[in-house]
Amino acid sequence: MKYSQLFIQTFKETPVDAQIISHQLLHRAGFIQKSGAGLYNYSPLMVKVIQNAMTIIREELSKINALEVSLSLATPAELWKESNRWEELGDLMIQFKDRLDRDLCLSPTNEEAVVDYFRKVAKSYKQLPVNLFQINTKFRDEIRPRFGLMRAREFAMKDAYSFHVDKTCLDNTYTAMFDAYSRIFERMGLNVMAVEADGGAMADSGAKTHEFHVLADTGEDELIVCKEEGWAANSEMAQTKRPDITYNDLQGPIELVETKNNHTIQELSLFLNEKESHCLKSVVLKGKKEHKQAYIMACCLGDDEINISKCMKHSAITQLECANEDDLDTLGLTKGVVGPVKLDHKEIHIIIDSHVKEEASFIVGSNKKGFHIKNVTIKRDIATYQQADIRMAKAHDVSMNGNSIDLCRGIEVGHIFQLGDKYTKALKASVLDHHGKSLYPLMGCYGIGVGRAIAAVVEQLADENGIVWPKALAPFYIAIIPLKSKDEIIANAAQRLYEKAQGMGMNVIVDDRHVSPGFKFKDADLMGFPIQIIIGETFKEEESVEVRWRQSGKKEKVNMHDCLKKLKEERF
RNA sequence: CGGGGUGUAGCGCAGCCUGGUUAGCGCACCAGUUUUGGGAACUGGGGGUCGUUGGUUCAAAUCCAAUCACCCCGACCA
Repeated sequence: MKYSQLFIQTFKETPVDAQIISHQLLHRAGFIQKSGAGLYNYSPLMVKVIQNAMTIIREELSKINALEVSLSLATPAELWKESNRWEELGDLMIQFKDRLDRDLCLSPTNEEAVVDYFRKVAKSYKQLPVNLFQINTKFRDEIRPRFGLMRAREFAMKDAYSFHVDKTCLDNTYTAMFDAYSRIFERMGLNVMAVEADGGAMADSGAKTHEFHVLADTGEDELIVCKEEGWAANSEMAQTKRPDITYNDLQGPIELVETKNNHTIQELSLFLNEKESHCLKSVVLKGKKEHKQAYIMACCLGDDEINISKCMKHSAITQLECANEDDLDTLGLTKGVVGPVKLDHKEIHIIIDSHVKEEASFIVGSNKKGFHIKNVTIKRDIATYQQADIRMAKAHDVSMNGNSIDLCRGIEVGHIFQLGDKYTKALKASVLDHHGKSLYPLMGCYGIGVGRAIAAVVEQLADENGIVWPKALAPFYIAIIPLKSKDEIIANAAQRLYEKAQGMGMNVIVDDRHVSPGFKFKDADLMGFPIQIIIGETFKEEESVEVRWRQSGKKEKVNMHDCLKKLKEERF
C-alpha cells in the first residue's frame, strides 16, 4: 500500500470526548471515526486490524474443531419470547417493528438464534458435541456507551456456542475453550488474567464461568486477587470477609431514639457517637419476579456496601435496581429511615448480609420520620429474613480462609460460561440419546469482544508517541519511509524496496507523500507499525538504510539489499 | 432513567455575560515558491443555515422558551 492512496486522516490534537488512551490514539491515528453515541466507523487500517484479530480467532477455534456460522443480525421476537428474554433483557435489546408490524430486534447476543439453528439440524446424540461460532456485529443499547471501542453500542463480537450430551463433555469443551482463549489473547499480545465471574442473566446460577481480563487502571471491572490461594474473581461475586469486627452486645428491649434529620450512616454514626459498623444499612431494591414487580430490603453493616448482583443471585429477582421515592411511598416506607423491623409488608423480601451477627445489637431505621431504633437483634426482632453474602468485597478484606487479597481493575475481553440446559429446554431443542430417549443438550457459550480486545491492546502497549501494534495485529508490518520523496534516487530506492517486500509477501506500506521527515516519523509512530525502514541521505553514499523497531526504539544501519531478508528471517 | 455540562469550518477553541459592520484564531485542506533525520517557512486561497424550531427586538451566535444531539458522574456487559 502506498500512503498517498491510503484514505486516512491523522490528527495532532486529541478529541475532547476521548477519555482513555486507546480511544484517543485510535481516533488520532485515523483508525476510527465516531458516527454517533457508541457508534463507530472503521477506517481501512482498522478493518485490517480487525481482520487480523479474526484470523487469529478463526485459527485457534478451528484447532479445537469449532465450526463457523453466521446468524442473522436481526432476529424475530418469537425466538426471544420462547426463552422469556424479550422482556428480561429489557432496554439493552433494541427492538423495532418491520412494515408488517412484526417485532424484531438487533441481536445483542445469540443463544436463542443458535439454539434455533441447532434444533433444526440436531436429531441424535451422534451429532454431538458440536461447537458453533461466528464473528459478527452485535448491538446493545448500552445504558452508557463510553471509552470508544471499550463500550460501544455496535461492536464486533466472536460468540461461540457448544452443545453436549453430558457434563463431562461440556467440561472438556469448556477447558478446550479456556485454553484456546489463552492462546488467542497471547497471540494478540495481550496479558490476560482468567477470573471467576458471575453468570448474570445469561446462565443458571452456579454454573462455571470465567472472565478474561486485561489488567488496566482504566478497566471498568473491579477484581479481587488472592495470590496465596491462586484465584481471582470479579468483585461482583467474590466472597471475602472483614478481618475483624467488634459487635455490640444486646442491652435490652428495642428502643426508639430521636435522630432528627440524620439519614446517612455517616450522619447517624456521628450524631449517636456509634461506630458505623454498629448501624445497619438498609437498601430497598426493586425488580421483576415472574413478570411481577418485586421488592427486596437488603441490609448490611453500616460501612459496607450492598452488592446488587449478589442480591439478584440470592433472591431470583431479575432487573434489580434501587427503588426510588415513589416506590418507597407505595411500600409505606420513609426515605432516610428505612429499616427491617416490624416490616409486615409481605411484598418485601428481607436479605441480611452474613456479616451481620444474628445476636448482636444494631441501630436501624424505624420507618418513622426523625427516629431510629436501638438494641435491635435480627434474630429476635425481625420475623422472616434470609441471610446471605450480599456485600461488596472491599480493600483490607481477607479471603474466607483469612489470606490477604488485592484489588485491581480489569478490562473484560472475553467470557466463557456453562449455560446448562436453560436454552435448549426453553426452546425445546432435544436430541435422542443412545437409548432412544430424548434429552436436552447442555450448552456452553463463549464470547470475545473483538473491538474491545483491540482497544485493550492499544491500551496495554501504547507509549507517548502512539500505538504500538504487535506483529500479528498490525495493519502493516513494515513502513518504508523515504525522507526526501522528491529526490529521485531516494524515491526510486523506496519504490524498489517496496516492490521487493511485496514480492516476498511482506505486509508493507511506503510513505510516498511529499511531506517533511518529522511528519512521516510522527505518523508512522502514531499508527504503530512495528518496523520502520528509513531511507535518507546516507543511502546515496553507501546504500544503507535504517531499520527502526517501534516498540523498543532500537535502530540499526543495514545495507539496503539484505535488510528485507534479515527482517523476514528475524535475524536482528 | 436521575444528576451535571456542551453545541460556532474536518479537529481544537475564542466571541455570548454587556445584542449593533463582512463571525474570528490554531491545526488540517487547495495553489505557488523555498525547504526535507522528528508534526517546516512565506504568499495567496477555499470552506460557516453559529445544533434545530419558535419568541423578544429596528437589529440575535449573543437574550428567552421548547426541542434534538453529544459529553461527564451513578445502576449494565464482550
